[in-house]
Amino acid sequence: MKNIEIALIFYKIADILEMLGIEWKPIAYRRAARVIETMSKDIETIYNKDGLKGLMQISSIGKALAKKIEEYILTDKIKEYELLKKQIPKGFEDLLYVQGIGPKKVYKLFRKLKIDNIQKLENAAKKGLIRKLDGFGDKSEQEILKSIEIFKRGQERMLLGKALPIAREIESSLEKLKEVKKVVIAGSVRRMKETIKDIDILVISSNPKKVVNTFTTMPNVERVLAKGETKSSIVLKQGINSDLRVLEEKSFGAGLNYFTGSKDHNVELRRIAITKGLKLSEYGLFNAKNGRYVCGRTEQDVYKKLGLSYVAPELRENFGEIPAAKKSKLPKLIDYDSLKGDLHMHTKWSDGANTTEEMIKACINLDYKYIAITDHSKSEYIANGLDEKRLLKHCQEIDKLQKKYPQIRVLKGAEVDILSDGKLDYSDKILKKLDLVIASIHSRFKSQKEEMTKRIIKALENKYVNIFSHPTGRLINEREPYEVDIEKLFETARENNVFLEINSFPSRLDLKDINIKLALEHEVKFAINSDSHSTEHLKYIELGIAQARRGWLESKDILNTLSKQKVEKILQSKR
DNA sequence: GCCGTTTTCGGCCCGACTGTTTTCAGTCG
Repeated sequence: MKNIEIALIFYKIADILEMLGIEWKPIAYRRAARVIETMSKDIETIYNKDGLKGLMQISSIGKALAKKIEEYILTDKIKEYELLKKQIPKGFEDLLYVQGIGPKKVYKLFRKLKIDNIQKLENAAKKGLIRKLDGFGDKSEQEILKSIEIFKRGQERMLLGKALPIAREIESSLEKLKEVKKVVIAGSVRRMKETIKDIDILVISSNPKKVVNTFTTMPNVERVLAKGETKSSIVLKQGINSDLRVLEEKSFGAGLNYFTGSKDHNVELRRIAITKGLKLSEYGLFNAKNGRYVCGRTEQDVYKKLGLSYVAPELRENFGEIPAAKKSKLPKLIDYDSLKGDLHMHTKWSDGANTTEEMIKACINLDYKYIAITDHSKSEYIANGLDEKRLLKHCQEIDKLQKKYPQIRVLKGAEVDILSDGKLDYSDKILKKLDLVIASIHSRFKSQKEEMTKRIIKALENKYVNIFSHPTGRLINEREPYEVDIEKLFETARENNVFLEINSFPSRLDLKDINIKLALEHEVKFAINSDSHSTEHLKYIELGIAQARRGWLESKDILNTLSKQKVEKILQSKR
C-alpha cells in the first residue's frame, strides 16, 4: 500500500514550496496528502482499475496530482520532488518544526544567514546574529533557543491512554473555580485520536482572566508559551502542551466545534457556511453580509443550520463524514456503555498481575455479563505461557470459580500463538476443550509479506479460532505493523467467521481506526477487548470503543455487545 | 494545484497572540 508514502512526499513538497515562498500550491498538496493518508482504499488498486480518471475521482486530486501519483506508482519516484529536494539542503525542513518559526522566517534565515539546519540555527542564536535581522529581536532569539531545546527532546505524540487522564485532571482543577460555568476537553482528546499532540481545554466563564491565571499557574506547568485575555498555551511537566480558550456561553457550541477540530473538518464546515452566505468562527455562525449572529449556543444548532446531521467528535476527520452528514447517512455509533463483556485478559497463570478470582471480581464490578480468561500458550516462555497440563488445570480452577460466581459467565479461553508455519501452539484436541480461542502473532514480525499473509490465513482457517487478536502487531511509537496483505486477511476472517479484535491497550489500539473502517467495508465482524494484564487495565476498554467509533462501527458489528446467550451460541457453533 | 446551484478564472477558513512594530506580519491552532 503506497498511500502513506505518497502522502508523505506531498507533505514534503508542500513544505519545500512554502519555504520557497510559493503560495496556494502548498495548501493543495497538503489537502491531497491528508485525503490520501486517511482514505482506507489502496490508491494503487484504484489506479490499476480506473487509471488517471479513477485517481481524479478522489476529492482534492486533479490532473496534475493524479499524474504525480501515477508516476510514483510506476517508477517509485516523483521527478519534481527529486528536483525540489536538490534545492533544499538536508535537515532544512526540521526548521519548520521549531515552535514559533514558520516558512517565512525559515526562508529569511536561509537567505540572510545561510541557516539550513537546527544546529546552525542554534549557533546563530547563541552568537546573537538573529536579533540583528529585520523582523527579529532579542525576544525572538531567546524563544528560538528555548524552542530548540523542546524540539531536541523529541516530537513524539503522546498516547491517548496517557493524555486522557492528564486532560481530566486539568478539567477537574478548573472546574473547582467558582467563576467557571463549564469546562470541556476538546481537541484530539475529545476526538479520541490514538495519539495526542496537545491537550485542548475549553472553558465557559465570565471572568476569563481568572481562568487564564489559574491555568498558567497549575503545579504541573513547566513553561508558559502564551498568555492573553482569553487564550493561553503552556508546556506541562508531563511533556505535552496544553491550550486553553475561554468563551462566553452563547459561543459555546461554535467554540467547542472549532476547538474540537479536526482542522480539516472545520475548514470544510466553513466552506459550507460560505456557500450558504454564512460565516463560521469560534464565536458562532453569522450572516456574512450584515454580521448578525445566527446561532452558536450548541454544536447541534451549528450542524443543523449548515444542513448537516450532528457529527460525533470521533468522526470529525474529514474522512467522509461531511458528505454522509449531508445525506443523513452517518452510522449510529456504538455507545461507550454497550459492551456486555471483555473477551481477552490475562491472570497470574501467565503474565498477568492478578489472580483469576481477582479478575472475575473486578469484572463483576463493571457489571459485565460474561468474560473470557485467555492466558498465553506454551511458546510464550517469557510470558510464562501455559503448556497443555497447566492449561487443563487452569480450566479446572475456572470451573470452580464459575460455581462460586454464577452472576457472570466465565469462558475458558486462551491466547494461542500462531507459529511461524501458521499452525497453532495447541493441538485441535486441546483447542476443542476451550470455550473461546484467540489467535495471535507474537514472533517473527519481520517476515516477508507473502509469508506473513500465508501464515495468518492458515491460522484463521483453523476451525476452532474465534478471534484474531491485535491484527497488525503494531506498537504505537515503538514498532511498525508487520507486512501483510490486509484486505486478504479481512476476506479470510469474514469467510471463516473469525472476529477481528480491536485491542484497547493504549500502545496497541489495533486494529486502528482507518483499518477498522476498511474491514467494515469487507463486512468483517469485530470484538473489542482490553487485553488486560491487571485489574487496572480493564478500564482501557474505553479507548478501544473510541477507536471502534472512529472506524464508524455500530453495536451490531461487535460480538461483545451481544447477550450472553447469543455469544455462547456463536462460540459453540465452532466447537 | 484544486474547484465551481455565485464562477472554467479567481478565489482558496477564521481569529488570537506575539514581537517588532507605529499599524502589522508571522505563526499557530
